[in-house]
Amino acid sequence: MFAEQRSEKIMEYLRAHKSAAVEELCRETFCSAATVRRDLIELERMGLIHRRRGGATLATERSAEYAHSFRDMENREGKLKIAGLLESFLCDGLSLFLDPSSTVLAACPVLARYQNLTVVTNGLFTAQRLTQEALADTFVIGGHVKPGSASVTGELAAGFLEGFKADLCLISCRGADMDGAYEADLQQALVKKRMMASARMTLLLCDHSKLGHSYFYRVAGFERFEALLTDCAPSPELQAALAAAGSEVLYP
Amino acid sequence: MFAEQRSEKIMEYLRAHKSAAVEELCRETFCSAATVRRDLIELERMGLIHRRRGGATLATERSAEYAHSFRDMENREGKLKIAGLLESFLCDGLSLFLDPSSTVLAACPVLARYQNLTVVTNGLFTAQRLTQEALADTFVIGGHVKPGSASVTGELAAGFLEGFKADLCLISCRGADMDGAYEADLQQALVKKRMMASARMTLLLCDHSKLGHSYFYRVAGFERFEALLTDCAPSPELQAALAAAGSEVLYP
DNA sequence: GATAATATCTTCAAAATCGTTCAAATCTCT
DNA sequence: AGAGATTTGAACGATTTTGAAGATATTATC
Repeated sequence: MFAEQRSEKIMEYLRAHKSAAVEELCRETFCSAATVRRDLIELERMGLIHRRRGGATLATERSAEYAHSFRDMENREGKLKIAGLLESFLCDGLSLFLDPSSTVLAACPVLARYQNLTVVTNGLFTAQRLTQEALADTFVIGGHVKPGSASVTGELAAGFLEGFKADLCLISCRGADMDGAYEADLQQALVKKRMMASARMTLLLCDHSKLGHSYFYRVAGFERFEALLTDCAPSPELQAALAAAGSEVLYP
Repeated sequence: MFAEQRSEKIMEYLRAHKSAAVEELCRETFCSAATVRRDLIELERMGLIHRRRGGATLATERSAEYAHSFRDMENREGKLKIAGLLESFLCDGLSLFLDPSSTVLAACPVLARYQNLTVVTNGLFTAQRLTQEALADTFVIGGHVKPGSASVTGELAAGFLEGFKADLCLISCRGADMDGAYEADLQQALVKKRMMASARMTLLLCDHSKLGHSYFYRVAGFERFEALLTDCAPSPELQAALAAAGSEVLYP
């Protein structure tokens, strides 16, 4: 067996198992620990693996870190469908406000198809995702970080937005009924309202599980939204309310 | 099975059961209680679990991503040693500025031992870590996110700091020689300088690999630092320079 | 509040792993 | 086929990790 084949075999094994002990790899490749270690040193130099005492682990691709926040997402399928609906509103050079919701986070990958986008967001995950993948020139809103939510909220955050003006604002909400969109957290709502006020156009991204539920604070009525993007057809009453407010409804 | 795989097995078990006794984990991993405990200590330092008497419980889901950046960190051992040196400077109720460096990020777990801390940071990872584990009341600095670094920098960020005043500022640097601490990125340096200017006291956290190297922009001379915290004894020349500037040097 | 029971921490010797060196085996090129 | 280069496996000292035992700390019980 050539050295190259052996390295490939090691990589194959690692890709399948994520990590492997030196001893395991000896059995797998029918050669000595010294040889396996030399191969591992090479592979590490190439940046394909990380060597640890006792064995090695597959090097983490950048995007793998975000796999987690995606994998654990509620109704990911629905959110990806919603993301697909966004395309008709996007073009090169746009400036965007993005809220910190997972629905909007799931929409980030579609931004890759456009050039020279500028984004302002109060979502820490969203900011990281955008910059790590170089999807857009990104600004994060300063202010108080709401514990456990990775989002920046409150008066200070709303104030920070004063300097900015965007073409398009993408927000989700905690719930929506015939009278508009709701949030449970006032601080969060404050930022969203300010985003909407400073944006030329706002889209509401909202999967079906949110529809028909109202919460403590109403962020805005439908007349403030250009369109509602959702993953399956809303009830006829809701569609009527949206039509009355002059908003489009889009679903796959 | 080597250390990494064993830790992964423990995490798998914890993800399935939410919590586990040491004894359970011994059976699961075929090794002694001492080894399991050592692994648990390590996992706790990475922020993945909380240790309880008798075993451990899973920490918040999202911190798994933080752990990734922790695991692959350069010279993690050194950074943890530096974190240990911090204790003599901390107390309840403190307000802190934290920079976005991995060295400072590694120091976050020690904050868990204090109450009512307030933190202002321009590191997105740092902000997430602090809020996920409820280590401190956290504010994130608003401004431009430097691509690939998960840190907020530039004029806007420096300006945002104007409203804040902190008791203690923890910063790292790209390099340090006898004349002080350096950064390669001007935007980054700008924020650090502003942090230092608004803090009553500043500590420089810097592992040995940084010492003896200078970069494009000098952030500050040693007279501006209360102390240098590092992981092994600096060269005699550097120690002399620090002494001349009236700064302490701490190492394990 | 004192005592017993249990878990954790500390220390240390044994075991395992790693890097290095060197001779044997294999490959390459003439 | 044979000289030189490269790769491999074994041996050895250095380093790290492990498990056991005793000391210490924490919780439970009375």
